[in-house]
Amino acid sequence: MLSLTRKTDYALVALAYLGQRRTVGGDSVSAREIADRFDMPLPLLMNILKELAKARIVSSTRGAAGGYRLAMEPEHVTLLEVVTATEGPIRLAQCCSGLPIVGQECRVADDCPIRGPVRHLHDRLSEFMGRITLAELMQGQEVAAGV
Amino acid sequence: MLSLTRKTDYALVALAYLGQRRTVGGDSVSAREIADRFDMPLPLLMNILKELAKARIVSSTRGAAGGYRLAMEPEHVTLLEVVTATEGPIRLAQCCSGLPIVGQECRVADDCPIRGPVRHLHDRLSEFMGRITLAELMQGQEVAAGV
DNA sequence: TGAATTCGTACTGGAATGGTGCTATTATTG
DNA sequence: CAATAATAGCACCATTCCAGTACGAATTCA
Repeated sequence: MLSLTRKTDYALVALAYLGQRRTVGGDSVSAREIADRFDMPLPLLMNILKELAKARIVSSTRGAAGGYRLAMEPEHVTLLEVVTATEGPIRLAQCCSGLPIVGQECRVADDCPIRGPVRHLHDRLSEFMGRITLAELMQGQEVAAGV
Repeated sequence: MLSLTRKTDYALVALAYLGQRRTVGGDSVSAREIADRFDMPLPLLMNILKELAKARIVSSTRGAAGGYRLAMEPEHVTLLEVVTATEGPIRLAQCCSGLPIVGQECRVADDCPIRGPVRHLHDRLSEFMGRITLAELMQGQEVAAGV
């Protein structure tokens, strides 16, 4: 349906909170605190934060008083990275990703009259999302123009 | 997963074919012909064309020698219209559509720190897709810049 | 030791997607 | 008029994906 998943929504909210609470070097914030603050289901948020940690967007410390913090300055976290971490690589259509197609091949395949343009569209969209930063999302400022 | 559905893929291919075969005033092209030409599942394509007809993107004539043709010049068919017809209204996040939210409300709701920016993002995306035309997709030319 | 936390992995219910089937209606053709 | 070819409008099914849950292990601090 061309939408972001709720996981990405939660991820963005959590990241915005982390960025606001303290920047890169600061204290850790526990998943529980974030979940309480925004009324998110805790186990789900934990899964999401794990994925963000795997993608090196946040860094984590275990144990009591542990938690998460941004691994980068908000200016360097892009929407593309976040979406990729929570939803996997984006692909406007199956044929867009350079990666091997796992499921069934596109039936239209090499005869496809719109493959080129759709790929181009996909590239523009990726590039656009790669230019949106967490800092912009946090500040509520106008996002950069141009896809 | 931020992707177009396969229905939209098929729709675009079919529309490009219709536009190429003959423009607005011309003969009808049957669903069967398109399905054969691109090796698509016929019943599915028929459903898709029905939806496109409901959205007034194509017009149809019944009966033998009937079929579909573009209801508008390719320059006036936008990607947004096609996607909306096949997938329903786009919404980057639930809170983006002005429409009433059907399922469960967003739990973050009015406390959401990123709602504003995400809505703005959504608007930009819609506007962008509203500027991509079928003519551009057919010609394989560079799509218009700017989201 | 115990409490609080992340890590890894696996599972589940519900919704959406991809695809099919059937019947009615409309139009052309012989 | 009858047969055929096509769309229209349903209703339906299977599989996949999403959202959320569960649980045990590892880690850190008090």
